[in-house]
Amino acid sequence: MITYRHEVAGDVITVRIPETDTDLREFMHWARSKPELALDTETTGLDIFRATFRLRTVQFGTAHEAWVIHWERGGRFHEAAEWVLKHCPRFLIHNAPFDWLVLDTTTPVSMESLAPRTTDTRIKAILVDPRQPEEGGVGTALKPLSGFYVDPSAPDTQGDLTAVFNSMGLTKANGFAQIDLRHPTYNLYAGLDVIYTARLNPKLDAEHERLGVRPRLVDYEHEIAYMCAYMQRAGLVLDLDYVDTLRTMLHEETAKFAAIASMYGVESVNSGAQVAEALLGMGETLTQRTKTGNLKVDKAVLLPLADLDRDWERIGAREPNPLAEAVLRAKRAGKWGSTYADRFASSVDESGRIHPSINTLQARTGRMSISGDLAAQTLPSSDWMIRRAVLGDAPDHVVGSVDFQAIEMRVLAALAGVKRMTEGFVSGGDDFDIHMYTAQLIKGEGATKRDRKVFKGAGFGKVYGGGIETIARQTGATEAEIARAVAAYDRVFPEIKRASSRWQREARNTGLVTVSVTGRRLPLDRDRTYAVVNYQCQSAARDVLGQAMLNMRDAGLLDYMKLPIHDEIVFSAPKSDVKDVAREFERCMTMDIFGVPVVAEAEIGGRSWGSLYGADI
DNA sequence: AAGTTCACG
DNA sequence: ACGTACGTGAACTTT
Repeated sequence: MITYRHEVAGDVITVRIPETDTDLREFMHWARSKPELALDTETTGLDIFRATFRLRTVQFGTAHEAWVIHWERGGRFHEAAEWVLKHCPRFLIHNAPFDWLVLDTTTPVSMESLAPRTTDTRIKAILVDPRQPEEGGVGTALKPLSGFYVDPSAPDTQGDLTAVFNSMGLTKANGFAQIDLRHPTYNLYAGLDVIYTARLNPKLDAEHERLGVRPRLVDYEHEIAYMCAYMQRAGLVLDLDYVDTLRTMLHEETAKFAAIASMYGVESVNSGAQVAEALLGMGETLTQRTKTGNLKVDKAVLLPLADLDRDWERIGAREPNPLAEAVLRAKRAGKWGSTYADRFASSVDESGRIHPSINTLQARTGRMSISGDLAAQTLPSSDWMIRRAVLGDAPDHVVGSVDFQAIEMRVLAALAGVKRMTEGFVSGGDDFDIHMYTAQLIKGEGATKRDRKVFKGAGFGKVYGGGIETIARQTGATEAEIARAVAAYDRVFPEIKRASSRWQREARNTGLVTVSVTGRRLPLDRDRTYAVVNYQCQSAARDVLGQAMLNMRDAGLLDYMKLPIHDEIVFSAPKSDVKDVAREFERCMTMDIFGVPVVAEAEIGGRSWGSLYGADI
């Protein structure tokens, strides 16, 4: 047995590394009596679904003692770790979805077995304060949390290990795979992480008690985390032949338009300075500036120069500038090629799937994000080309999606008690259009599609906290027109301003934290408390989706669920059952919040996700 | 590492 | 005192 001692918050703690069968029996004997253990893993990397991925150690710990089990050594080490993984009643894990998926793929202990026994200290910490250190929060990683709650002198176990790797000629990328399994720092830090996790948990419980964080909210977040890890494990099937074609096509298109740009002296279309200089040299005038004072040459600037509207259609207002158009096309093809098509190819696993990480509490507002293999929430929707690469789960499956109708406006009506908006949602039928309804409230029955667009902009402006100038720029209407629309909007829906003032006042009285309808704590930035309306609506909308996801799991739909996209669930189902499945999804997303009906509509596509955006399969 | 741009809801 | 579009992930260039 190798034993290390270390000081944590004034206590001497012990890290044990069993080497013999006797040591392992002692470990099991120690673990047997523990009702709860902190749990962590060390692995060769983060690419869980790659064939090269391996589990190296499994660590178990209490506030005073940690055991580092060298899984890599096989045999009795497996048996001992497995026995404790199967028999310990509860585990504390910091960022549990990662370790669930690691253990699920590398040991016989499934995520299904672990998840119901897990408390995730990262979830608890985020429910206290979701902010990263850059945003003025403690942070949500184990290191800053340990430093704040447990021991100010807690080492940066990850950062220090990187230094150890570097001193051995290894890198952050290959160090975790190649460092000697018996390296003292590696083992000590592996042990310390579970000790910090064990000590963090009661501190977070005390914070929850002090701040009134609801236990029901904590449980709910664990359920959501499990469902998202389940989706991540299943992954998305790719059409690999199509991915090849797509990459070739986009790379050719990038090269073609980059060549045109180079004839005008632009060597790199992604260099704003080069593009600006060349355009000025062609006699164009550029007026917009970036935050740091450079000339702005983004899409919004270039499209008019190329005589193209927002949908890339010819306007006919001027002679198109050929450089502006070439830069636009080269940049779009380049981004689609590298960010989407190349990522598909480089991330695909042996079974032809990608496994994007679903981060269940990523945003300040609790919103989820998707990262890793693919930022699946941000695939182009103006064109089917990229989504066409994603297929249903099996040859007999089709892809569908079911999304809420105007969820943030409905949530706004409910939370702010907006009387006439609520009346609209209550009396409107399945095809109710809140923006047209608003236009008609103000302009009368003769409201036009253009009026609808203006009031839609005014509505979003309200929710997002935008000013006249920004809303005008976004909608393309004049500032005078927007000013009138916003004033009219405030007259028909006066409750929004009142709710904003009330929420801001309450937040100022409680340390600049606004509490969402589900009890989520949302810290505001001091200089933009107006964002409280957006925070309240975005956060509540996220929890409406979260509740719908629980309904889906209860209805047995988890195996059909592929991705959560803010107000939408993408699913895959056998073609023969898809109509029933789609109806079930709609049912799970239909609910009532404070008298405002929430409704969802499913769309059934074909073999690929692109079919929902116009692709023919 | 910071800045800019662009993809989404 | 006044007014502020919100939330993300990723690639690429420049510093």
